[in-house]
Amino acid sequence: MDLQKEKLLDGIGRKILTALQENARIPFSRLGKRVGLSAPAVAERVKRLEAVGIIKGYHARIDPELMGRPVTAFIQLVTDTRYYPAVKKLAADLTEIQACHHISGEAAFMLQVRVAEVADLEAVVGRFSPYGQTRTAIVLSTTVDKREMVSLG
Amino acid sequence: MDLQKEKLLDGIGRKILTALQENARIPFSRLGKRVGLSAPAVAERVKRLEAVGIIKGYHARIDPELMGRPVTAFIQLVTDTRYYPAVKKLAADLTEIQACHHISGEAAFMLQVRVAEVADLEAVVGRFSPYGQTRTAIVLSTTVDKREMVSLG
DNA sequence: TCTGAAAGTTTATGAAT
DNA sequence: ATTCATAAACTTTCAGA
Repeated sequence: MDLQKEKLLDGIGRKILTALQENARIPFSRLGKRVGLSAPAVAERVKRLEAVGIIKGYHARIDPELMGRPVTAFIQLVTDTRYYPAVKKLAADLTEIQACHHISGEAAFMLQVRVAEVADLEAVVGRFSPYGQTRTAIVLSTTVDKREMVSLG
Repeated sequence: MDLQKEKLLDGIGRKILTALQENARIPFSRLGKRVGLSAPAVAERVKRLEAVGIIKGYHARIDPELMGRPVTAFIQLVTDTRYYPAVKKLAADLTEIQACHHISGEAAFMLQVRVAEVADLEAVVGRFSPYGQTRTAIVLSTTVDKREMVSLG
């Protein structure tokens, strides 16, 4: 399983991953030309990259602003160990929560939130404040967003 | 442009977006069956969703752990207005930086970082510390990650 | 991994709603 | 203006090598 992985991540494999991160819908025929392989060969490679779990999925990226969710914020939560399960469950259940990380440091959780208006943050914060102290930072602008790009140095 | 947008986001449009967020490589024929349209009709819809900018792209999701970048961290940077341009440029240039947000509150920037080892964080922090005071939180576990899913309530 | 053929998908066209 | 049905072009998949 690990030997396979090594073989898959040669120059061609990394080129394949780079191309599919840029455009998940590129036809195998064009992808093959780009990486120097025939279409069936590249299809086989991609299937194996999926099988070993390196490629976890293919997703359309939607503009959140056009979908009516323009506001992003981070909420940090200082809380006690006994509330961890409840916090995790709440984060999983709320559609406004984009990500929930358990982190080192004073705050136990870092939540990433997306809402329609700044005012909506109040309601989200209100759901977590019973478990501890919250600190909210509203995102004013995002200058870098490579989160779906894993760099393949 | 805005009237078009409204039409595109009817029940069928939202179903299309949901399906493409789950699986960007679903064939139009199957997508059509799922949303109750013929393959050419659904292809036409998708093309228009791309044209108005609602669909911004299609991307393969890669497992960062299997690619040798298992460590995520958040770095907050308390800094002065005059350093903003330099910080933004540095964040854009470093491959370790996944996201750079300008935020409200004491810290001006929230950086999301991905590295191979905890020790590598030191080097990244070192690049930003000339501009101000940093506060680093290492991600111990991620319990929710819906960042690429825009909820279409 | 490749070539070549079979199956399936996308795209273009013209008609129907 | 949008959708559908059909056909042509292309892509994927399955052989055999």
